[in-house]
Amino acid sequence: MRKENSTNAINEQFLFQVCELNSAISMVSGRWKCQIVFSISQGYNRFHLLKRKLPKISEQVLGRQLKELETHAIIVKRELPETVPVGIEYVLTNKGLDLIPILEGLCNWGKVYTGGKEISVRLTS
Amino acid sequence: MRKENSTNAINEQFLFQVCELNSAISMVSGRWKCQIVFSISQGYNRFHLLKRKLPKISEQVLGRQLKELETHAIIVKRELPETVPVGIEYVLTNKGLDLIPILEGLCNWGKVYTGGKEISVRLTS
DNA sequence: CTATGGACTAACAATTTTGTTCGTTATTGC
DNA sequence: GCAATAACGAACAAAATTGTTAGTCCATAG
Repeated sequence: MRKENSTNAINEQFLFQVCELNSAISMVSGRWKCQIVFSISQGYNRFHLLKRKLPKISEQVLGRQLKELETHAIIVKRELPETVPVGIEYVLTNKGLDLIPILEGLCNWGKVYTGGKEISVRLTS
Repeated sequence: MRKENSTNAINEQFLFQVCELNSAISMVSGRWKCQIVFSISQGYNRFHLLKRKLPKISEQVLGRQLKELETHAIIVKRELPETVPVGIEYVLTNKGLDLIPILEGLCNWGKVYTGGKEISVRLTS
């Protein structure tokens, strides 16, 4: 799926070395990822709950996104005891928890500049 | 280039309505975008300066990314007076300036969790 | 015994993003 | 006159992401 030596992959690596910002961005960009993290933090922490919250996502895509978030150590799976069959819960790691305020900041930024059509520049002279 | 009625495009719109977070993310994700914004804020505010700072980017790709940042009103072009031929400078709008601290936060988050392999979860019980 | 809910995975196709090739305008340096 | 620098645009190709189809396993409800 990933070509190790494509220009694209090389450029990605290059950017990762320029600044951690770029690796951070790459972990949170993706169609559903941020929204999933946010939803988990709001208590929609199980597969079926997420499915209900985001009706347009397909189960397959949801599963994939969850797995990616797991490999980036933003969430972890946890088996719920006393459930038959074993229920599974998604929990934010510290890494994931620390991401929340940043996402809130981004969200706010988005709200302030909705539409984003008005251009304003602070004058320096 | 964009299919208006693809599932992908529809899902994108859906997410935009769920939360501004998603539109915010879509404005900053993209191979070079964040790094360009950051570099402009550091004073690499002209086409050739950016090219030199990010040697791996091609001129065409750079041009495209700059245009996208412009349509999102994160930067604006400005003609430098007293230059022949007209020199062009890129300036962060207020929207762009307000983005910087958020990007710094993300960058920091990236630095704290480098590698991102250690999984730690705060215990609630 | 069939249907339903929960939690997925693999393989493939559609769409989107990223990079490449070629070309433009205009000016200064040699 | 010829090359180089600055600042791009269009069209096309390669690669990556996103969505779809099909199917798994287990357990409880009816």
